[in-house]
Amino acid sequence: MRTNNDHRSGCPINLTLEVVGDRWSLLVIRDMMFGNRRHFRELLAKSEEGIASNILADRLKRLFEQGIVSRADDPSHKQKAIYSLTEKGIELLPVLAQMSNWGLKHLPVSEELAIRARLLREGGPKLWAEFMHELRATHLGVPLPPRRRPGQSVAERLEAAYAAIMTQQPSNRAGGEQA
Amino acid sequence: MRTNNDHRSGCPINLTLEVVGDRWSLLVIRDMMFGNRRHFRELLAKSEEGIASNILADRLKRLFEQGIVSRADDPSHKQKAIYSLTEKGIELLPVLAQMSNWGLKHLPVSEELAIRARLLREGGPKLWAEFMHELRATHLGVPLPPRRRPGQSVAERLEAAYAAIMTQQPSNRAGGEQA
DNA sequence: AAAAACCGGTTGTCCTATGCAAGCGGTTTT
DNA sequence: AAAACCGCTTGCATAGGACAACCGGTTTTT
Repeated sequence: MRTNNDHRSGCPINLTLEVVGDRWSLLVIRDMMFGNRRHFRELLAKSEEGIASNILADRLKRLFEQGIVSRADDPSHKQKAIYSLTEKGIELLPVLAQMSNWGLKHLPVSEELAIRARLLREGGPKLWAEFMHELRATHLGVPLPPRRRPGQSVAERLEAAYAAIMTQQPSNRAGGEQA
Repeated sequence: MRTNNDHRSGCPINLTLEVVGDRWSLLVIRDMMFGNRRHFRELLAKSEEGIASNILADRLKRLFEQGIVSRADDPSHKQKAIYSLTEKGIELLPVLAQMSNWGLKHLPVSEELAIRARLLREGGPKLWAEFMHELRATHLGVPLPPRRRPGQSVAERLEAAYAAIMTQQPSNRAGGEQA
């Protein structure tokens, strides 16, 4: 059933849209990537957009079937499942980064969330690659490469930037900015 | 109504998904970009995936309202409308390019469509920028920059690559390839 | 030991979005 | 004068998403 060739077309963009071209899949992946949400309830409750539990369950199942996330039992809790990104999932980062860039420039992004988008934009593909290495460490258990890193990890820098703005007044919205 | 702030969240990725996060919008944009489809019937009939006319009409309306495409009367035909990409629309190219990359690597892309994806991948952001300049010329009427170009335009190269493979046997499908 | 909270989901219901085929009034081509 | 073409619209059936309530089991708190 799943291995059927019932695709609308063999175009790479279309095939990608058939997998993640809906309103929720990429948000789940975003939360796993940038928010390090690894449990069902975490993804459910801390979702900025308020995903419904049946939708989340369905998306996790589909992403699992597509080999984009993996699922493992949490040894510390018999009922807990740990969701991880696979290499295939990690490699969606450039797609998310470009969407983030475009949204930052053209849509009314809230200030507290814009800061991370700017960091990602300024860092460019080099920063993305560094972050992907970190994701391979946290999600795949791959040891980090030698890394002659100047300071914190990318994850820490993103977190710090977000925390910094959140100490100030919340919900300061801005329109799309010009590069 | 349309200017309401009724967004699920101010996250740039979410906002982008609210605009183009469905199964058709980006395909319409893709066809306008890479296929130079500018008329309704063209987008309808030459759609690789077979979009329905009501969906196409709805998407064009929404993309117009979002400022991603513009609409003009065709002087040669009273009933014809010419759809063009705006700057905002043209700047979706990097998003499409990354999706193309990801699909090429991880999904069963058909060989005849893979060739263009590879060209886009090999060219990288530099080629994307060049193509975006061409799009500004054809869609916005902006004259092309000086351009010290080595050979054909990007559009011509993409077209030539596609034509080359289409002279051979059709529907030769391949699985995802490794970078 | 009992109660409460938490675990990953499932079920049912309602509503919207999508898919499909047919058709519309008008314009242009044959 | 007929046929083809123009950008859509309409009606209908199905698929997907939103919402709330709930499930059996596990762990933590009292």
